[in-house]
Amino acid sequence: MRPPRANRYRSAWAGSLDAARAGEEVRLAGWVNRRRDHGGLIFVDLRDRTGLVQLVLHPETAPAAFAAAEALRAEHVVSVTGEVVGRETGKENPALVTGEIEVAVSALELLAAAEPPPFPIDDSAEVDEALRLRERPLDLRRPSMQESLRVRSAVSRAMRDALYARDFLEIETPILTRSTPEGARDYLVPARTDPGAFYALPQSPQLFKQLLMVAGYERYFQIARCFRDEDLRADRQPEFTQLDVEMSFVTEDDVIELMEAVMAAVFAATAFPAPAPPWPRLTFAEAMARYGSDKPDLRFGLEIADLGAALAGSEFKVFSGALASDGVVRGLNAGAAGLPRSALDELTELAKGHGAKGLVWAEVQEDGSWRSPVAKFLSTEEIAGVGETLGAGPGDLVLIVANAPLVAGEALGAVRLSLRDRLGLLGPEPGHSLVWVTDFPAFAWDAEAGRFTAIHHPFTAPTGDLDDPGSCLSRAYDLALDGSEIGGGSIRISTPEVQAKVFEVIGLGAEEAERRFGFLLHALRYGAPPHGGIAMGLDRIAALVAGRENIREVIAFPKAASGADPLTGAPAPVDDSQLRELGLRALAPRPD
RNA sequence: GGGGGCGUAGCUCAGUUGGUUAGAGCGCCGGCCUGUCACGCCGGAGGUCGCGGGUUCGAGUCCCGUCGCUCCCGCCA
Repeated sequence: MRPPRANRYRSAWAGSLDAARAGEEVRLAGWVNRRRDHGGLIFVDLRDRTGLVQLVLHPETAPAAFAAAEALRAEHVVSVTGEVVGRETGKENPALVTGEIEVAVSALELLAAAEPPPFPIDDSAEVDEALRLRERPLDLRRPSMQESLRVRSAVSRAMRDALYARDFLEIETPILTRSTPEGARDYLVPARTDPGAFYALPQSPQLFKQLLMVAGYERYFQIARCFRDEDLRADRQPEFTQLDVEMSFVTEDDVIELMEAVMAAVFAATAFPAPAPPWPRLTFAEAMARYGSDKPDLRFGLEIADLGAALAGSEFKVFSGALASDGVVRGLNAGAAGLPRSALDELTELAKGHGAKGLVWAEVQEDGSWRSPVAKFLSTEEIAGVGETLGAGPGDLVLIVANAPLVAGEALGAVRLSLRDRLGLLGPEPGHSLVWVTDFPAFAWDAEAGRFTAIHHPFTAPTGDLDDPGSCLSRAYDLALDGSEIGGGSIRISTPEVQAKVFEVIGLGAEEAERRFGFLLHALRYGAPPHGGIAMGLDRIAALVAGRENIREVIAFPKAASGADPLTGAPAPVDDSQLRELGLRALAPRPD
């Protein structure tokens, strides 16, 4: 790292010093990481953004600096002048990048004292997260957080560089915009200039980027903040960041290939050992059938197989009933699991939690027969057929679900992931998997609402007959990394007729569609190019690349799981005068 | 909205079957120390056992409620 231009306090970075600079006089500035006072000799580890260097203070050569150093405490801020000196043989510290040298201090200025920090500014303890978030400025001093935010910065830089190199324009879109309630709950901002009316914070720049395509910009991107007022998770914050991309005159392949190049650049920049593109593509139907997930983890096998053929004539009502009513019987071979009965019960509960009526288990015996609660209902041929389909031999555990295709898929998908963790199927060096999932269904029937809803969003181009919405697919694609969805996009609808028809399919009357999305329909009438794009979850990508368990670890100032910000205390009440100005009144006192 | 886990010193934790004055390491304060780098040695301070109620002769420990943090389901076009 190059030293910065000299300033009043510092001429060199602590972490940049090495034996080549021995004899040089430098000025350093930073925090006291640790002080070791030997009475007649004081060592101070000075920390700045780049690392640590040991300062040494001698009472004879620099009595004033020595006296000042006696009063130093952890996290005091100092500026020092001194000479870089090579350490004598045997006095080096191989654990320190700068361990070949130290700085013999001639002058020391205390820039700021510090109270003792409430937790150690290192990575030695797993400190309670509530405290960490309340004391975030101190938490962010810790090496692991510095590393996290460096990784995040490297991710967004690699994205920007890759897209600028391909003639993309970075364009900002509004944060104060219009509510389009169709997806998540909106965050609303009352409008002072129009009492009773509200702005909404964007759930994504979706419509604006489409309008930019209509406007002829052809290649747009933005690292955009998005807002969704829904409950949090380890991988969900109420405000989050996505790499938002849109292109004109493209097909699915163009967007996918572009994003493979961008993500490969991200992985290269962060030394993340991802496989090189192109990455495999599965249709949604395939992904659900083989892995029971629309974001499959391909780092391990345990594929799900269809047992319909092997069980076609079965007398067992659970199987025959499912097969007779457009359902499926699917199963997987958990291998020589040796799972205790309690684990099987837990897996059964897991499957039930995902809609299955139960989970059939069977252990294949030496002679090929099954030890299973359902063995007596199945013929020898059926048992043999299932074994053959699943490649299950003696000692293997077979797990089977019979239900509607999506339910059976999701239940077995959950069982598959649970087995991954229970059986340690990833191994010590699991590597990484990336996979595109394509050809999603376009619409899902919402029984409660009595209408179809768009599975991706209502601007996604459908394929098939819109008069039979349930059969339509969409030109959408998601990217999954190690079983996490990290991005998704689609080719969009670019004609007003199709867009209007899709609004109709999802039960949006022409009048309401005009009121909410009139500006889009209107723009589409003036010559919209075929266009499509994608949005990549920057927080999730940064967390996965940095090896962090949750996205709060790669966000400088995240919200807690309650949605509150422990640092600032937001959300917080406001003065009545502020409410009056906005034409608002609280319906009830805040319940405390 | 629902379910699980956690909450003891500034931090990380231990605390047996409900039983004497609630402990350890680190940190903090004072003293000593000229080659340490998690410096060392000696001494000291520091507790609303999250909060409220209950059971009991007696509660950190058992019960009920509640708050906070967290994970999951719902939700997230």
